[in-house]
Amino acid sequence: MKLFGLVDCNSFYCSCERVFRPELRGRPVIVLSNNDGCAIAFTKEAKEIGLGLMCEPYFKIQDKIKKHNVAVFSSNYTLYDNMSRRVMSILRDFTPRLEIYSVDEAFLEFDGFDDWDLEEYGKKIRSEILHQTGLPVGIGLSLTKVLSKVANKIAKKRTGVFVMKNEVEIDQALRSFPVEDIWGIGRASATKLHMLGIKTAYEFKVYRDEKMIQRLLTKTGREIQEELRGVSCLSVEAPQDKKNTGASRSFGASVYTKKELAEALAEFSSLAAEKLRRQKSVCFSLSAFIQTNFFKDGNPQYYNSGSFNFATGTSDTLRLIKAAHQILDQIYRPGFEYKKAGVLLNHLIPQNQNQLDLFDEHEGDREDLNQVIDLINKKFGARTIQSAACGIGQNWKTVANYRSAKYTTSWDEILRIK
DNA sequence: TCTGGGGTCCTAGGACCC
DNA sequence: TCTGGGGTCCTAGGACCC
Repeated sequence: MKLFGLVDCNSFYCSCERVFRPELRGRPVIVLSNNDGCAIAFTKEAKEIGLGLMCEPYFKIQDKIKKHNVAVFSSNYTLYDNMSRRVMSILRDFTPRLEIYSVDEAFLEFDGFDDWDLEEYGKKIRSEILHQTGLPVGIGLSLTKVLSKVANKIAKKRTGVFVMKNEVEIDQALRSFPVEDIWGIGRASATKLHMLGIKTAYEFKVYRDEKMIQRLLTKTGREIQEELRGVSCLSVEAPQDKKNTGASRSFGASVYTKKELAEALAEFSSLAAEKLRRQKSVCFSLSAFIQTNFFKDGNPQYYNSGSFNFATGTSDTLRLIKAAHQILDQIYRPGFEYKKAGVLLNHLIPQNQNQLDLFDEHEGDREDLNQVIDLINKKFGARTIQSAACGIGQNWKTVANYRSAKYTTSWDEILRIK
C-alpha cells in the first residue's frame, strides 16, 4: 500500500528566528513581509494574543505588539532558505520519494512500509529534524495527499504526528473538519459548497452529485473529492523547471522619476535573470509593470505594463534590462507617485534547447560574463557586482528595520558565543 | 507616515484554419 | 426570418497555494 506524508515546519519563519535567539522561547514572535509592510508569520504565542491574521498591516497591530512584548523581525529569506535546505536534506534520508512543496513543507511517499509502525517512524523523523536544526515540525500520514494535509493539521493539535489509515479513522477525522480548511478549497469554493449544504469534509466526501462538483469547482474540486475518498489523484512529483519567473517589490519610499523606476526595473531584471540561469533556462518574453499605491484612495492611480519578445531565448542580464527599459519608455507617465514595479519572464525553455537565430544581428548572450557575475555574487554575497543601471543610492529600496543576521550563510554574521 | 511576493492549474472565449 | 461545423492554439482571468 502506498502512503503519503506531509511534513510541515511549525511557524517556520518565526521558528528560524528563535533557533538563534533561544531567549525568545515562550514569547510571542512575528515576522514581517518585505518592506516591513505586514505580518506574515506568527508563533503560537502570537496567535494566542489575537495576532495571526495573514497580511495584517504592521501599523495596525503596533499597540498589541507593545502591550504584549512581541518580538518583531523583518523577513530574512537568506536564513530561511538555508534552514529549509537543511530540513529537506534530512527528510531525504528517510525516503527517496520527496516533493518539496514550499520552503517549509514537503510531501513524502512511502511504498512497501505496510508492516512498519508509521507513528513511530514519524516521531523519529520529527525528533531528527528537531535535533539537527532546532525546528519543530508536524507530520501527517494517510492514503492521499489531501488526506495527509488533513492529518497534518490534526497532528499539530496533538503530539506532532498523526496517522490515519483506515476508513473509520479517516471518517471520524473528516466529520469534524471544516470543508473550508481542506487543501485546495479556498473562499470561493467554500461558499459554493456551503450553498449545497456541505459544511464538513465528510459531507463533501459523501456528496453524490459529482457532476455538480465538476461544474462548480472544475476538475480540481473533483480530484479533491476523490482524494478525500482515499483515491489518489495527485502524485508526489519530481521537481520541475518553473514555467514563469520574475521579481517585483513594493518600494521603501515613494518614487516619482523615470530614472528611479529604470533603476528598480534593472534590479528586478537582474534578480529574475539569476533565477533563470540557476535553473538553466532561457526566456522568450519579458514583461514589466509599474503601479501607484492602490491603498491611497485620494491619489491619482496608474497601472501599466508592456511586454517584449526575443527572437532567441535569453538569460542575459543586460539584454533583459534593455528590454525592460524599452517597455518603461512606453508606459511611464510623469506626475504619479509610484509604489511598486516588477518584471516577469515568460515562455521559458531549457537553455540547451535554445536555437540560435542565423539572422539575428544581436550580439547574443554574454554567457561567460553572466557566469562570472553569478559566481562572484554567490561567493561574496548578492549584488557584489551588478549592472550600473541598478543605481547606487537606491532610495526606493526595501525597508527592513528588524532584520536578523545571516547566521548560517555569512562568516561575518555567524553567531558568537561568549 | 505605514498595506508582500512568487508561483500553479484550469477554463472560457477569441482568433484562426480548412 | 433564415447565416456551417469542427478543430487547434493562445491568452486573460479566476482560484488557489505558501
